[in-house]
Amino acid sequence: MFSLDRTNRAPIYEQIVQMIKKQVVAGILKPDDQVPSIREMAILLGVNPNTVSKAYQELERSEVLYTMKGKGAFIAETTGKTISEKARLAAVNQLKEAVVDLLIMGLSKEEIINRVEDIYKEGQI
Amino acid sequence: MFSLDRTNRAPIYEQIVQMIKKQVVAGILKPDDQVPSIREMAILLGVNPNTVSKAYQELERSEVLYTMKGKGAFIAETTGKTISEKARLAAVNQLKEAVVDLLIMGLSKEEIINRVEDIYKEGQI
Amino acid sequence: MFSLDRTNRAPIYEQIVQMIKKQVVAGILKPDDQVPSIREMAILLGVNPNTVSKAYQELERSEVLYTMKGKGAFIAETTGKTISEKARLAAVNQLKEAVVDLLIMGLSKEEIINRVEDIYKEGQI
Amino acid sequence: MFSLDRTNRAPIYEQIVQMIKKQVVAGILKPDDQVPSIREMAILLGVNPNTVSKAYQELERSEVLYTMKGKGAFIAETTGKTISEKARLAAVNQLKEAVVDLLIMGLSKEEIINRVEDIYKEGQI
DNA sequence: GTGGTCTAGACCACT
DNA sequence: GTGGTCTAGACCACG
Repeated sequence: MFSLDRTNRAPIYEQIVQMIKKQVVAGILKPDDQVPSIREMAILLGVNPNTVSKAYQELERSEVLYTMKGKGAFIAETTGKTISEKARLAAVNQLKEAVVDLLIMGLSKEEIINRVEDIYKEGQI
Repeated sequence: MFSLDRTNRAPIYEQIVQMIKKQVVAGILKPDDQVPSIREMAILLGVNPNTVSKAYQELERSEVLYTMKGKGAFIAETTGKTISEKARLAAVNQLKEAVVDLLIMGLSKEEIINRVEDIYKEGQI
Repeated sequence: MFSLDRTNRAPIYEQIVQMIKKQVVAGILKPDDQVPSIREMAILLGVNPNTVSKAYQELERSEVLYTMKGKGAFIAETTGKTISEKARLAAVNQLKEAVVDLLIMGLSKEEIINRVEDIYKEGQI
Repeated sequence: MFSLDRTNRAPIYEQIVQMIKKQVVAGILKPDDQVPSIREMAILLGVNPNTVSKAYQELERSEVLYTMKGKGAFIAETTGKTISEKARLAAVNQLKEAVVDLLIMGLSKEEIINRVEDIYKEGQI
């Protein structure tokens, strides 16, 4: 449930961010669920607490979780109403890059859309 | 047609890679078309030739370009048959990240698929 | 009338301090009015009595409240003559920070002053 | 021009953020001006480079500056058009806190507005 | 040279 | 116990 790919070039803290986001989308983590404390997660993943802290702060900025000092970190409501234009653009750009890469590899539009459907279904299990 | 976003966090050489790929997908650059030489491109973009060189090397590795010593660099056939499993996985993972981000921002599956269609259409103009 | 934002980064005891101050400025709480006891307030807000205690201590230090042993806590006269230079400077600094932030966001001097008027009016209702 | 108040309870990185913002508002730092590199600023202020880095990253998030890897950090255009609702609200709330504090200390609305004018004028010198 | 990430370990404030 | 800040020092990627 909590694991990292140390061979991945993506920064560890980004992997943690992504890991939590996936679990939220998959419904494994629901609003107001408590996530492991920074120290716990650091031990679970075998990384420095500072690294987990950075991930949690980024998640708080993107309003995926909220923290209460002295209490811990919790999943936020995913109303998704306060998305900044900047964040939306960043995500769409990443989508564009991935789609261009897959098109250039010879995948058809339909195959890519199927991939999207697959990712969506994973989240619905 | 050739432009960079210097404020973008993505490394410049990655932006060049992405720029060429987009033009291939859009059909602006076709197989065996010659791309500007490293020096020309460096002047066009106002960057260090080393940076362009790095981009072309990456494009060669992903078989988007081939170079002929003393001749220049040319667009490769996009057969798409020699895609390394590693590259494919990387692209699919990036797709997954983007989709997860958009889902968490409250977009529906349909909206995301529409985005993919849009990106595809852009390439067909 | 008594509510906290648990997701707010500001410490809860500071939020309590601010809450009381606002009600004094708004005239809801008048000199010699009794405020809820530490225990009552803790139950009202669903927080630890220690947290309320810390807030009341800070309010006593800034002479917004006075406590009578065995009686409870009461609103002090707001003569405003015994303001410590330190406290005044702190408030002016906070004002400066907020104004700088708003200016950098593109608000004009007039818009900021309008905001101040709004805050003042809220207190007069 | 660059100095900190180590007795201040505000985190050092926030003080750096505020310092830069003030200089932008005051027109001392103009769009595309380069700010001292992280290492330089760290030496100037006598703090750890990580602390400066954190400040610069926060400034980048609020679009006060932009960084170019390998080049340095530069003041961004202050178009102020992409302000997130969240950031605006945070600044207005800070304004409200400061105004309430000053009102409770006995300052009149006019005196507070005079303060705002003073802060504005400082920026225009 | 630049900024970005990570570790180890310290101290503080809040609950 | 919790998260937040700071330091010292390391290594990497970019230009």
